[in-house]
Amino acid sequence: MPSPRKTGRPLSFDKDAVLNRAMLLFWRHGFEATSLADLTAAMGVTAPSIYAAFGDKKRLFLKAVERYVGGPVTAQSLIDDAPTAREAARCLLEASAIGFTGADTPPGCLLASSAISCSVAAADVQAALAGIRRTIEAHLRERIDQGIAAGEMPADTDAEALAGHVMAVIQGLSTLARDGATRAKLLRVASAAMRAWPDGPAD
Amino acid sequence: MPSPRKTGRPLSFDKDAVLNRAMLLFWRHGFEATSLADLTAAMGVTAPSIYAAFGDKKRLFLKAVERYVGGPVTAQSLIDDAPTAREAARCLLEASAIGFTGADTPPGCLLASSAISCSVAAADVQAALAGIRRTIEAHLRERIDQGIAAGEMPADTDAEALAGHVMAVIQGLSTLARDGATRAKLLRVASAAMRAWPDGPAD
DNA sequence: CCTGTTACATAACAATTGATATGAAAGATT
DNA sequence: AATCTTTCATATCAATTGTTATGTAACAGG
Repeated sequence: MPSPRKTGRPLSFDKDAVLNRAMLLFWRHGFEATSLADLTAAMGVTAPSIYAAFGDKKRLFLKAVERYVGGPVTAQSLIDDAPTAREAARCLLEASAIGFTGADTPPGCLLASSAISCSVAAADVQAALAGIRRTIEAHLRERIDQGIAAGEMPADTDAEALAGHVMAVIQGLSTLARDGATRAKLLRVASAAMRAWPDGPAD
Repeated sequence: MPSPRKTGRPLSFDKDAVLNRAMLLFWRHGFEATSLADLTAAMGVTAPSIYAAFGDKKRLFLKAVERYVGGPVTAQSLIDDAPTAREAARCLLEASAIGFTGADTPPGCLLASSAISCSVAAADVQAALAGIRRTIEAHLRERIDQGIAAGEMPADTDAEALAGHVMAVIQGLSTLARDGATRAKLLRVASAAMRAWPDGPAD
């Protein structure tokens, strides 16, 4: 960004705070089910201001997604900072169980629920989320491959299936949370899923 | 039903075949993203005929769901017919992996993808699907409890977490299929998930 | 051949969808 | 204070949403 602001009428709202409210709405109701009327009501900003500040609805959604995945602790950082591939998977699952049952956030995962099924007009945003999911899965898979190479797990371990399993459970945790499951249950499910890991029990 | 038909102009379309096309549309695009215009085009039936034959859009969707879950082999029957709880879980996962990657059906699961996120106006159909999911999970959980009582698994087995894990993986398999995963991969993921089961390896 | 009943196609309904045109207002710079 | 740039609020746009009124057509029973 060249300069924060120079001339003209200043923005009357906090752009980040407003984007955060939009994210919460998309998180709860998904991309297509969230209307501009819903957004203007929740954001406290009129439609023309939204379009001036964020572009059209798709761009606003994608920026909300960026905000969602771009927090201080990301899936990538969790994977990278874990001492072993197994710990990476465990942290990922635990963080999901906790993040999907926040007290002041919608249940479930924005990436897993906001654009699962949509019209052909929104196929591109669906594909964008699918790309993020695949990127996380590929990253985890690489971490597993490293673990195999490091001797953490048997050489014949199916890294792709293992990464896919973790991703599948995360998606499923999102739906369970959305269906009303408690954080305690999600943590137990995550723990049960970790029993699928090669070498030893859950904890 | 008292009688199949008595008087008046007969239906010009096969009700079951038309409902099947509606189901496929809902399966692929979900409840809210499937418009009446989409339905009339795919079903080859005008809107008034749809309303006369099936009621409004919600009732049509719920009948499509009935058709989806009411096939010859249901989740319930898979669970009941399995010799052990472990086999019930394995069959459920395998059938999901296969059913979510059919050549002439949309990828994923209708129950898992067609009403994950929706507007408040469709909260009831969302709740209806959640109820079906919970029913399946409860049924599996009971089967696991029976297995524990029969000595198939350790007495301290967490049946709820185990059932939740299977359900979570099924939901996740749906998303993986939707994101383009092949049947072979889904089967390997299902196999990996079964390693979480108490007692012994996958197969 | 009537008559009653049902389903048909056409057209239209109010409401909502995402997205703008328009002119007034607010601040910085000169 | 005059000017410039940007944002504001109001109103509105065409298009689509789910749904239905209306008149005609098709079949069964008398």
